[in-house]
Amino acid sequence: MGRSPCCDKSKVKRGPWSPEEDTILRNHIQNHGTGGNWIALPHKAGLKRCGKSCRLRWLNYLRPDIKLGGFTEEEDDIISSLYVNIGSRWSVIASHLRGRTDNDVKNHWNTKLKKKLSSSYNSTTTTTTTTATMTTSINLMRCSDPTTLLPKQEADYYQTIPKPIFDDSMNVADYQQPMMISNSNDANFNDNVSSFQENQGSSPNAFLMGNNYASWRDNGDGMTNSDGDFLLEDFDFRQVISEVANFNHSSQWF
DNA sequence: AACGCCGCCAACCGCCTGCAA
DNA sequence: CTTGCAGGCGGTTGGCGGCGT
Repeated sequence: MGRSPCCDKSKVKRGPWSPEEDTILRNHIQNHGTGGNWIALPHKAGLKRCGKSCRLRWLNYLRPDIKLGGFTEEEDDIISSLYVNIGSRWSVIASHLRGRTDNDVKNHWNTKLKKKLSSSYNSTTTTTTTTATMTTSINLMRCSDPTTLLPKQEADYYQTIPKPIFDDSMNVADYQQPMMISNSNDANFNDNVSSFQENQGSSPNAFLMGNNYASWRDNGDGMTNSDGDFLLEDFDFRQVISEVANFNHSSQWF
């Protein structure tokens, strides 16, 4: 036996909302709140709509703090990084973007970001790029099929791999802040980077912390530390990517 | 101008979860 | 502990507008 529907679909209006309906819903919520009961709200407000439909309309469109307009490069970066790490948990991803809804983020991913990231993976021929593109490329390095973005199951698998952390003071790079700028003035950090170099023969500019993230800064001209000093003026990000990918699959670093 | 295709996005559907009775 | 309900969530759909032919 299936679940009973939340409302009688033959008695409620469906489809696009009219400006009048928007006004009624907005005024009712602003004057009375939701009352903690979306199912009863349309009746109280005088709307012939399903409670779920009212909730969706309010959350995704009428809420006063909704951010309209296109997504910024920074938002794209956050979305793609989070997607690779936690999968299609749109509400969680949206919670990291002020004024964006899960529906917004989901639509943006499905219509634009997915294609954008796939194309950036297929064109790794430049030697300098933006941080967003570099993050994307690293994420896609983990895919067995380059045309397919990381599914949640695989993302979950990578979450189970032990992750190296340089020291407590640097353990601030988590999925909420994926593009941490490295603290290269930290003595421990420099020691660890040196150790990393000696053990692996790799560039000090690529490393991981907390949740699988490479940490660096790219101002478009090269990589810098947190003070803006150049670490490497002419780096090849493809090398960085491969180092990070190798590093990511190891649990024997420090 | 008419038509078809395609991308975007608002809205719906149905499952899952949490909670109260 | 079980049951039923409402909210929350992610997947999917369908209408609309822009664009090319």
